[in-house]
Amino acid sequence: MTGTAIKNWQSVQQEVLNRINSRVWKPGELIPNEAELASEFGCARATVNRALQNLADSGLLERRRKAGTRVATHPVRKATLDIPVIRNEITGKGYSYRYALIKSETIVPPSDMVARMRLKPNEKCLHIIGLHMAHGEPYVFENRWININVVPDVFGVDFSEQSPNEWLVENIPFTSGDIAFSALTAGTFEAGMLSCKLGEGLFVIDRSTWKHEGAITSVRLVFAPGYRIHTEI
Amino acid sequence: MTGTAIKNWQSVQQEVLNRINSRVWKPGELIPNEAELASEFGCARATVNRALQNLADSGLLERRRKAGTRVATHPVRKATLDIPVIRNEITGKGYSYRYALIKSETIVPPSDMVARMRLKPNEKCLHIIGLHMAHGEPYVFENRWININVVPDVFGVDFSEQSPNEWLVENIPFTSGDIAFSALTAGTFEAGMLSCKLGEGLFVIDRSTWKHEGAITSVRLVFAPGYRIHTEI
DNA sequence: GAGTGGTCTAGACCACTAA
DNA sequence: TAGTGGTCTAGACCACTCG
Repeated sequence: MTGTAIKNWQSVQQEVLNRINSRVWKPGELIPNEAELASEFGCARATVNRALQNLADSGLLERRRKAGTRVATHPVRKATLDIPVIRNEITGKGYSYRYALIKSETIVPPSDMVARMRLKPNEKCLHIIGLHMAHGEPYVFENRWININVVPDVFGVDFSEQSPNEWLVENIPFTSGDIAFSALTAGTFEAGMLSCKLGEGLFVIDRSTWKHEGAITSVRLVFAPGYRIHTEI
Repeated sequence: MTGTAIKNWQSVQQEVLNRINSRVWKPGELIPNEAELASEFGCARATVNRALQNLADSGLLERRRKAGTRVATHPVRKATLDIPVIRNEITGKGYSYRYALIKSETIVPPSDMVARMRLKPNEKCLHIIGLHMAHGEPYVFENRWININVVPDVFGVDFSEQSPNEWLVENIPFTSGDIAFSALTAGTFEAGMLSCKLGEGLFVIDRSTWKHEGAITSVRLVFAPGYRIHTEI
């Protein structure tokens, strides 16, 4: 006997996981269809469906109508990262938070940024550079461009009080966005901002957000040495 | 009138998104309960539930029993990253793939690795260093420790033919794992492996996988300069 | 205690797609 | 064309938690 009753979708999922891990169902193999599993487990098909769909979302199963459900051979694992507001990320670690505005200007962005934000030629943007500090130490520096046509309200905001990161999150909802993680070699500018050595490897996040085809903002976050993002899989 | 009929959970989700983005429902605000929305949209409560649950998973709504559903004030955005097998990542970009085994030895790991994998003192591990190449160029180098007590089968494998990355994914299912992203400054070893300049900033992934409290493997992947991970949010 | 979301059920129909 | 997963429904009960 199984020992524990199978009555909810979590236990169905657990039982399916067990069969995958113990090789009862091998990679690439077809597993019984939802109706059969439902009758075996003594639950409704919808319950089995919920469990299998969840596992398919995590990449462990591959499902196709008519073809059935298979155990994935090369499971493409999915890692989910939380992207918090920087203030919360810092205070959440138990450090004090401080933000310093370094520069604020309204200028025409460099060509790579014009391309990325799909701006018109010679269209000006608000360019803001700021530094987030944890416990008085530089934590991450923020190099941001804001599309003033999409977000005209920015001119009424005092970004020496509140970082653009927070103001945008609270006030400008976005419909889509993209994010990239990479590494960068510290030049004189980065080293000066983060008070680290020249040539040090730094972690970088590039993020752009959009509101119905119009770029709201594009930002580069360069983190102080030692920063890491961690998650479970 | 809404124009489009609301009959399935996707359209319910879209309509809710619209109301959030257009500030009909403001951040922090309580939205109507599932039963009310169901009757407004003319669908079953389960359909509304599916839509709202999905939005709560993405961090846009906060739901609590009895307290109801609120629009998140500081939405903790979630980014989902695919972690493919390295061969597939490279061939998926249209490059040819090649793997070279650099070193394979059975030794006692350094103390930080003993701690991370929760090994017994003086317990030996299989230590494998290899290089994955794309289009003949170094792409990422893999520094891996494998727990031979949990995975005794590794001794029957020829890791000059198949990278441990692939072999483990195909043969050793894991029950949990963790992954971390960071940056590193290239030392002589890294620069030599990846044929890049000394002191260059490199992207790093550290990953460990577990099988019921026993560490299977712990690996550090150091990527060649220019590598980036990208995803939508 | 009462109101809310979380889930299960049994049945139904639909959408996709392999054969 | 037939078999599979995807989804909707109406109703029910439960679990949690706020007041």
